Amino acid sequence: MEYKNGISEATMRRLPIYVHLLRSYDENKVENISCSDIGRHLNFDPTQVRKDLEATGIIGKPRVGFHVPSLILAIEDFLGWNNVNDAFLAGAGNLGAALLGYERLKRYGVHIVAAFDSDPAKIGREIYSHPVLSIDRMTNLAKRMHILIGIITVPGEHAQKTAEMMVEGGIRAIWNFSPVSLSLPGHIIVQNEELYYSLAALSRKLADHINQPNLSDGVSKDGSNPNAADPVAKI
Amino acid sequence: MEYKNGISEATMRRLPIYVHLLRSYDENKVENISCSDIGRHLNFDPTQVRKDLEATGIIGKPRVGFHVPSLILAIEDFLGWNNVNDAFLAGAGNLGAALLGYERLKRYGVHIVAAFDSDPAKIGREIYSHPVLSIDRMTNLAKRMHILIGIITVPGEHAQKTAEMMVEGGIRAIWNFSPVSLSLPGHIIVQNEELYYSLAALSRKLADHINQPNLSDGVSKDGSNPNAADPVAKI
DNA sequence: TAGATTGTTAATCGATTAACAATC
DNA sequence: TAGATTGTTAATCGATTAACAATC
Repeated sequence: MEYKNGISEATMRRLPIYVHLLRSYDENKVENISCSDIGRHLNFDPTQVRKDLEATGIIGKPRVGFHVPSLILAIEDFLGWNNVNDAFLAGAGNLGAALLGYERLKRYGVHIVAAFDSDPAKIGREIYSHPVLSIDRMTNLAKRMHILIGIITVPGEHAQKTAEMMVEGGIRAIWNFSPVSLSLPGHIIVQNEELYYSLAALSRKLADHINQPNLSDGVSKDGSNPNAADPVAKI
Repeated sequence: MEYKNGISEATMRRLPIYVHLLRSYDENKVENISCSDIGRHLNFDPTQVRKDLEATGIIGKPRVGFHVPSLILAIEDFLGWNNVNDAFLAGAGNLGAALLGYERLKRYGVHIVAAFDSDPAKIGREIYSHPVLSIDRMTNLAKRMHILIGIITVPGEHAQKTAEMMVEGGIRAIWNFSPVSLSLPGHIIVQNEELYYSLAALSRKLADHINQPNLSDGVSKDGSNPNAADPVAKI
């Protein structure tokens, strides 16, 4: 079985974006779509779109474009979203609960079967119909159930230990929401969800925007900072 | 005031990673660090690190490297993290509460001053010492307090409306956690937090890994899928 | 001084974009 | 058929890497 190689990271980042767009076309009963259409909507070069789609192996029809449902399926298959994987979530705090409530995760190939916590007040409860079990049972259950994906939403100080328990239970891929970087064996796949980095990008863009407003939104160009104004207003 | 241009997106993504690493050096009282050290720890090319740091304008000492605290400060300044900005958060659900609990956000330039919700049961309460106010008051308060950053953690169906209220209140940058893409005036900065995309990447890597295990972890190469095994095990 | 590390210029590599022939 | 859109090859662009001189 020959496997795809040489697919760029950039392409991998764009493919999910196409799926997102295509689903909304599909919902509106659009049958076919051209690369130019996709490019126009996303502000991408149409040739780039074509190159990206080529990676999935799908072939389109000249003059017609791509059949929307087939295209969605082709990308999803390529991305491996159609093999839904069972996952364990460790840490049933606010963030954990938020993830447990996201029904859609299943559409992206992940089905959370249970949550784990060390807080006796939480153990035995259900959160959005997911059972919350004692963290002590996680390793054994992961082994027994052949769970491959672990989601870490515990506080930073417990993240490393939690990750090690997951690995011991046979988990192969970890989605890490804690702000610490995990030291794990090389064959474990780790996806760090660095909320901070993305926030960092936002505040940087804003700072730039304020300091250099070459836009027509009426902000003065002389360096006076509207940001600093009126600290008096109270809630 | 000349402003930095021509800084690549790639550099912008790496700078926060340097800060993260440098802080741990700083905590361990390391005084100076070289680009090679940084590169070794992060598996980056040392020349690339040097190029990235160059963007911030800092200059190092040959033979010695960079003074760690100064370097942290230089990057933070460049990224605009040191102008802490006040922010409003809309949607005090699980995810919103999780963000309200992240004390560290302030270290990345964002200080949440209030949360807003439409649920009367939540209004008037406090979450991690942040007041929860009626969503109806958001636009006016944003105007009065000159808030520039809005964080959206409301359900998808309310996201667009919420964003519009923010913009009306003078908010210039929106950190969007809802899974819908917002239609807003061009001068508004939007940072979409696409949890799904990153999850997508994880499950894709896992699928690849399982289908093509050219690693020494004992998984058979003939296509038999360990994933499918033992659906019998029960919690 | 000798040598490590910076700063900077040049070479390489890869991704994006452009051009165009093939096809329905 | 005519023309839009695919598929594919070539040109451009930009980022990464390598080389090396400057400096403490």
